[in-house]
Amino acid sequence: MSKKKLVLIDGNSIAYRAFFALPLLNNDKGIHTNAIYGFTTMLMKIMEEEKPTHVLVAFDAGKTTFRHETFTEYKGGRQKTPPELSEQFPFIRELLKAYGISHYELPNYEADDIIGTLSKKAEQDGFSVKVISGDKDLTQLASEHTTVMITKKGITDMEEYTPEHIREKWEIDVSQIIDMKGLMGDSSDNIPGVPGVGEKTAIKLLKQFSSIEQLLESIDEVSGKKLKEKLEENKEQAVMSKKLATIMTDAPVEITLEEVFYEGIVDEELQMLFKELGFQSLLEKFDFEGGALEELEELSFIVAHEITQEMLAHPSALYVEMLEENYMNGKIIGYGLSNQSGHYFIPTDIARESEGWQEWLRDKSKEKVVYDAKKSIVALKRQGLELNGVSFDSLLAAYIINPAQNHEDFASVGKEYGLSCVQSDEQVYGKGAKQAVPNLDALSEHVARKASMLWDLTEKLKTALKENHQDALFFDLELPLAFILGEMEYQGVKVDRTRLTSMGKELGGKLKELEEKIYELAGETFNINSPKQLGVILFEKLELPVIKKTKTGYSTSADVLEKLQSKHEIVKYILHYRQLGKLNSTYIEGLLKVIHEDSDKVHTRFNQALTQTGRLSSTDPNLQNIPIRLEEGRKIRQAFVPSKEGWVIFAADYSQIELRVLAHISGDDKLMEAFQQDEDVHTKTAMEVFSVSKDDVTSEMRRHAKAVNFGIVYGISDFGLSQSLNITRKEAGEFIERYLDTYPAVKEYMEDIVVEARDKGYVSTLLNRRRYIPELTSRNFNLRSFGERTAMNTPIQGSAADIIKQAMIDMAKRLEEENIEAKLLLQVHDELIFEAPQSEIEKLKTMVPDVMENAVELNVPLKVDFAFGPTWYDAK
DNA sequence: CGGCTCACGC
DNA sequence: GACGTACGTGAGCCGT
Repeated sequence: MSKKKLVLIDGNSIAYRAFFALPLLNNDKGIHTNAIYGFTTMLMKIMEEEKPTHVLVAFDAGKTTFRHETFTEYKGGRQKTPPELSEQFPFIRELLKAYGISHYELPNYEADDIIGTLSKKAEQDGFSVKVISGDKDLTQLASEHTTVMITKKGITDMEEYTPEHIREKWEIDVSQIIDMKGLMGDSSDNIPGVPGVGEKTAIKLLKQFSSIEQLLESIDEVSGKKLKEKLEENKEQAVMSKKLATIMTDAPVEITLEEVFYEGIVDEELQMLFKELGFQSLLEKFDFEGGALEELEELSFIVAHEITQEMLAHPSALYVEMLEENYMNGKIIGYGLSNQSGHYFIPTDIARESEGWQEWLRDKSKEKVVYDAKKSIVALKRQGLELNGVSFDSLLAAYIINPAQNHEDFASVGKEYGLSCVQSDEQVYGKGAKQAVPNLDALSEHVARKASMLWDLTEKLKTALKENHQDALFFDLELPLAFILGEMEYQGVKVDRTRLTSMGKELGGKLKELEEKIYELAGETFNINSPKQLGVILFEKLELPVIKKTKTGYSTSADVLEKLQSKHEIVKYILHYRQLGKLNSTYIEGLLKVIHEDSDKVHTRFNQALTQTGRLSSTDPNLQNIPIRLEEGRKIRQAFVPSKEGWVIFAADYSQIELRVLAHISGDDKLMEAFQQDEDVHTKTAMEVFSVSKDDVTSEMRRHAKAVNFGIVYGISDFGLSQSLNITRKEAGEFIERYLDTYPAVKEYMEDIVVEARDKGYVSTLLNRRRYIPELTSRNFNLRSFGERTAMNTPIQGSAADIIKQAMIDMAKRLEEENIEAKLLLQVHDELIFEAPQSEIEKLKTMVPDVMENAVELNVPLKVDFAFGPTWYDAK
């Protein structure tokens, strides 16, 4: 028999936690549901992860408990439970019932005491126990057989407290937690403790005296006059506080462990409850027996056996359906079509045989609205079919309206706009290894539904774009750009396979040598690629000092290793091994894997609807992170070559585009001056910040100034800056302050934009791209700070993204107008990479900077540098 | 298969 | 004083 496992949940604590962690959600009947929702997600996660045999949720029963006899003010000063939360408790009990989970409460005792009592009992009966709560007090129950999970942030993110973890974290024994609490007190429970003693002091005292009782006996040995006095004055209070903080393990609990056996979910009840509460996402997530999900409204559609003229109406909604996400390799499995004549599913073989269909696709005058224009066009082009007349892309429109939404799945996008007649792709096709095309009936219905919903969605999106004044951003920027990106992807980049292979061989040899050297110095062989094994070697066997720890062990990151270089010879070999290993696995082997056999080209896909700032991203392969900073890595670029004989690679990049954007939007005189006079902005910043003349700027000063500029551009915090410069956080904070004093209008911009963002809920870029920042109203300091940095940074990064996108569109136009053969291949955030016949280089040398520099007009000039050569490496 | 750590670019 | 700190993609490891 498998081991018995008991999960004990502190019901009140989790409900409170969920209530305050989530915004006040309402269902359609006006009932608040946030605590119920949070409780449910927590429960789902726990049940899935722990798969317990027994479960109990304990609740507090009423206001007074035995603890009030000891201390009448216990839990005094606590705010009343908000009615918005109270009203949710009956539903939580219903939820538990539907889940087949028992709950229990005991007059005069708290949930803690029930949990404490049952956990001890269960331990004796051979259970392993998990306790779930939001209250750290419960950690006192941790033992060899009991793990206590405390919610960290939100409600599903938990920290596991085992006795070992407690020793590591607080450097005290589990048994001393109550002493710690007795000394510190707890303001939320109104436990007084000893005034002036916090966590730090409590731990220090306990390390010396081990318990409150022993401490009070040997009170003369306490160092620090003040502290001693306080302790003496509050002797009784400390002892009482400890008593209050102690969880009972022998409360008169009447429920038995047999009774809390987990029965399993009652599907119907849970489904009904979710429906009543309006938990759409959970209804889907849940694999209800029989799959009897919410019934979709009926849709009559036709599976086309031939293509008729009537079907080819316009405008039409066209959904090009593929199974694989990578449309460079995947196949089209059918088309959904929806227009005034009806809704259709068109199987690929029917489409392939129809001249009329292909002609219709090609016809510019036949308007089509699609979901993911670029994907549709490229996928068809790979089949030799042309798609023209795309007048709307609901993927891009939805992204523009709210980039934070997940746009992977069409059904979920529809749902956001109140449309729900399509199942999620995962429901229809499954996922992972189990992914497959279903039978024709299911497939055709799914795809026809998509086309139908696409039509309705388009109307809604057009309205929303207009309301937001984002029509221009969509019609003049993103949609035209999609066509250009499609061309770039289809075109691909030629890769010199032999070159890569030989670099790989060379790397392999060097890696072998390094590996042997490392094993020799370590005195044993191990997996250098495993941070865990490497940590053991460095910090246990070789006893190097531990500089940083991660959640799971020692950190072995590059910045840590750099600090250890002087301590042991092995470190530099490991750093080098890492560097070469990365090159080999990601850039040599990884790249070789995605080269198309027939053409020797790689065809990256640019995701145009993903980043929160408006930048593009690149996958399969990612060509936006090819090494450049270190020479060894930079050589990878030698493998990227023009696709034709006599052609060259031409690369043009914006110089300091983000800082120029910042100068523009802040209107800061000094910063604008730097660019108007085309000065080195980092040196200029160093001059201003350190108040020295140009000749007195040291390389150290410039490096610091550069890091601050970098930090401003990427919206990093003082902590981030301190990390990158290896200085203290305080110093980093001072740097930022001095920077802002130097550029007062920048400071003003930073302050104003946060206020504006809080008022409006979002920030905007130059071309009216939006990013909503709900974090700004968070009560959590970190989240709020993150929101503030986002508010400052997004207009800068996002506007830069707007500008280069505009430049790409202008560039494509110029290339076509002037009949230039050169082709745009890649965009890497602030640079454009072309391939071109040698004969066109002279022309490009003036045209490309001209177009890029004039994509938009700012209060400061934009500046573009360029270079060209036989490989990407040489275009520097 | 998913989470974690690490490393590359801007 | 704690909190956990730019955005992406991808590789390998490791526990499930």
